[in-house]
Amino acid sequence: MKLAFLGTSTFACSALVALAEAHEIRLVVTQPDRPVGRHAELRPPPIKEEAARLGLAVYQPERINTEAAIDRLRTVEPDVIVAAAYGQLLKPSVFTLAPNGTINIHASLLPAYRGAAPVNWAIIQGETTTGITTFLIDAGMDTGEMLLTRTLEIGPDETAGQLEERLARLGAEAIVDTIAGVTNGTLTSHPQPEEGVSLAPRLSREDGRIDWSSPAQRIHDLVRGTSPWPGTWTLLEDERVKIHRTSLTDVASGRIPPGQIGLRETDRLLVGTGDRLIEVHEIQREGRPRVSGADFLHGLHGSARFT
RNA sequence: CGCGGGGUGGAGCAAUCUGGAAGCUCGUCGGGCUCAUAACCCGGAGGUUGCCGGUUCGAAUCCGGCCCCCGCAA
Repeated sequence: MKLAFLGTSTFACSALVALAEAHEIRLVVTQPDRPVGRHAELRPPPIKEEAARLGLAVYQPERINTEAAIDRLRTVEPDVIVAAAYGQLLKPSVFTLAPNGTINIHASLLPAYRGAAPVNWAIIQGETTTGITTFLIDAGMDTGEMLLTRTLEIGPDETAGQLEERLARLGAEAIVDTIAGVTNGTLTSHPQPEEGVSLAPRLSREDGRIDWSSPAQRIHDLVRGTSPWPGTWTLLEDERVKIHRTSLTDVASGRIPPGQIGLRETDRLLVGTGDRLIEVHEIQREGRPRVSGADFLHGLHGSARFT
């Protein structure tokens, strides 16, 4: 099949590689290079570099829904368009352009977690199962008819970054199978269930603020679900401190109030929550590299309570 | 030139504003206590305070330049 691929982040890379083996990818569409980092250096999206390795043509329109961009897509005469973590909503004139439509690889079991950050939100909400859904893009946000689903167990300490990596590989398999199924007629689409809809909007840094009065499990899920980005943070006096990695304990907080650091003599950074103590393994103060819980305690002089 | 914090014995930090004998919590080495110990007590080793230059009787501290790390914003 001749196809066009729309994608931007690393999540889409596995799929691009897998598709390139089985099909003729005539054009890779990705976001323009963006200024990133402390000095705002221009950086190409991961998909652009992957496409370069594969020797594929790359197109980086500022907006995909313009006539110029649509013309460019049309000239490659794709049989089907595949989209994965592209970053722009498609107008009908784009997703109906190819005879077989536009298939999206979404990292959740639709209709749950529609939106930009399904992997993060699944973990934050404490899910133990998630998966991949391929579906035909329509005018809504991840609302199109479903083609194929694959499920995956979420590990109890797994981070969003780790889970996304596994989902990317699963997504690559799923999209290859989906296209095969659509091509030979063994796979047909069906509407999403009306029950079980939920949204997974893009995360902001504010979403990473820790509420120490929550149960330890919820805090742990937030830390995992926002790792590596945007991460969680809390206040120590007026200083912003990032919490990178935690684990649960079965010790009740008891007299230790939420956010309070307890049991310092053990060299473990144990913090009170709404129910049990939570252990912090990696933590980072403003302007400093991340350190272990023990090292953090060694350098701690004044206050010993997070808020 | 987007805003800002930081580089101090092996680790994490203090002292920097208000120049004047480099400190704390650990680690490490030796000794002691103990049935024993990751606990406790005593003692020791280990630093050209990121690099270069300047000011000064004297610089971790003040001034200038360079290198590296990080937070925010995007």
